[in-house]
Amino acid sequence: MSDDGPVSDIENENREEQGPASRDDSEDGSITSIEDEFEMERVTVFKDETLLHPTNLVDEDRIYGRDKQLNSVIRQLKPALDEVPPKDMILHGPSGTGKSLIIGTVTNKLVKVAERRGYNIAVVKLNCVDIKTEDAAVYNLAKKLARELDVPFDLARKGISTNRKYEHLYDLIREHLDLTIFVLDELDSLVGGRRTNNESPAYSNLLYNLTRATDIADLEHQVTTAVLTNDADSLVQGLDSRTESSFSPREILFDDYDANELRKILHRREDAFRDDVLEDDVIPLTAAYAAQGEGDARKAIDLLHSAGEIADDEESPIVTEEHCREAQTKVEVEYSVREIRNASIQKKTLIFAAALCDLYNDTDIDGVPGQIAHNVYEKIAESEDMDKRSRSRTRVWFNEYVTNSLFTSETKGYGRGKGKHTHYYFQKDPENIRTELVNSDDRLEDVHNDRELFREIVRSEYRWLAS
DNA sequence: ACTCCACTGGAAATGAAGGCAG
DNA sequence: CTGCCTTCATTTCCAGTGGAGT
Repeated sequence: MSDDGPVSDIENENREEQGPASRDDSEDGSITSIEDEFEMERVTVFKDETLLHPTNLVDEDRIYGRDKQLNSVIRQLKPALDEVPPKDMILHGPSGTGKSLIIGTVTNKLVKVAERRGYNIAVVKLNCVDIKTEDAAVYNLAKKLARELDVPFDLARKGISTNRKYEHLYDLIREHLDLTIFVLDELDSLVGGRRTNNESPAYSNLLYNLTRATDIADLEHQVTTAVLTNDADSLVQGLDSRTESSFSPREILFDDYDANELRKILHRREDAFRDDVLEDDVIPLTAAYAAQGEGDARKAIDLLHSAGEIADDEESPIVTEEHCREAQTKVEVEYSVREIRNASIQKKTLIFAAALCDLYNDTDIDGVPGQIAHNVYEKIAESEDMDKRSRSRTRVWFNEYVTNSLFTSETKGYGRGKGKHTHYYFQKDPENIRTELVNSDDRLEDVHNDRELFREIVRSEYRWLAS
């Protein structure tokens, strides 16, 4: 790649050449007037930014490279229009390969066509990432369905058995609909609520109840499910035999995009930008960056979006390669801190403690032993006068983050008087994570300002274990 | 080879928040 | 109001483990 010099020269040139709104803060850095600022036309490289919004469903002609999958899904759902219940589906493949895009677009159209024929179909989509138990899943499905149907929803969240929540859900279907399609995104993360290891995961029960609704609740084949997952094999493995016999889905595989396909995908969203604001290399470069990862189209689009935003921030009239490079690092950081951002303060504190452990450790112990992280967590909680959770609780949190792949873990024995420890290894840059956490909460910022103290706390914990 | 200790991991218990029926 | 139900987050309890010391 070329060095920075010429690139920034070009940038400056362009800015002076076109810069219609070169702001009047030149003289002494003061802004002329706030009203003037508002009156001034907004400078942006975007024409229709919503095209780059990740959850926004786009027209079918913007879908690229998924013809096979698109046709399978259509073929699968088509019988619904002849009042023949469609079979269940499982769409699997890595994230950002178009699973929810395809199912979303196809079901949208299906509902429209069905409406014209006077046939009532509802689609209820549930992302299971933040849902912990079967009970919560049923509750949310019922709530979403009620909203979809525009009927009042008066089901209590607690104090009512899961069975009754199912009944409520089935009642809604029975009363209002000919067919309901449940789209269960990332279903494999719905494992919680297990009492013992012998019991099957929550999603197994959920699938059982949804697929057997016809028998259980006397519905007439009015329910079909579409499961979206990264890993179909492990999901199917978690099913108990009962569910396995009632849930026999048609599998549709979504594989990675290569750089070439990503480029085409991005070109189809090009009109999110004004004409001619994208430098020629921007799209190929963005596609290449995204292809280096997992061929994730969502990430590619995020990168392009972010490059545009950076250009706007700099009030640059065009999007340059340099903006792409900046976007690359920005999005990388963004992705690594995302699951932490809306964690509770308790969890944040624990992750923060773990990050401090990783960063301050000066022994040759690898990773972060859970017990040490917990001790540091307690110290932080004490110094900020916060509630503390027990070791067994923080262990559960650690394990959650292992399944989220923020950490990997490994246990090591330290022998007499030291016990065995589970070590957690950051899979994302702990420095970024610390920065994110420091900015997100005042209490953690306090701790950060007191870093000498906590550095010593971390070190003495490690030294004890290392000696 | 055996001992012993602190930690692990999983089950059971507890408690909070909420709801229902009589 | 009372008694009994639900879910869910959390704590308490305890057998199991791994490897340094003896």
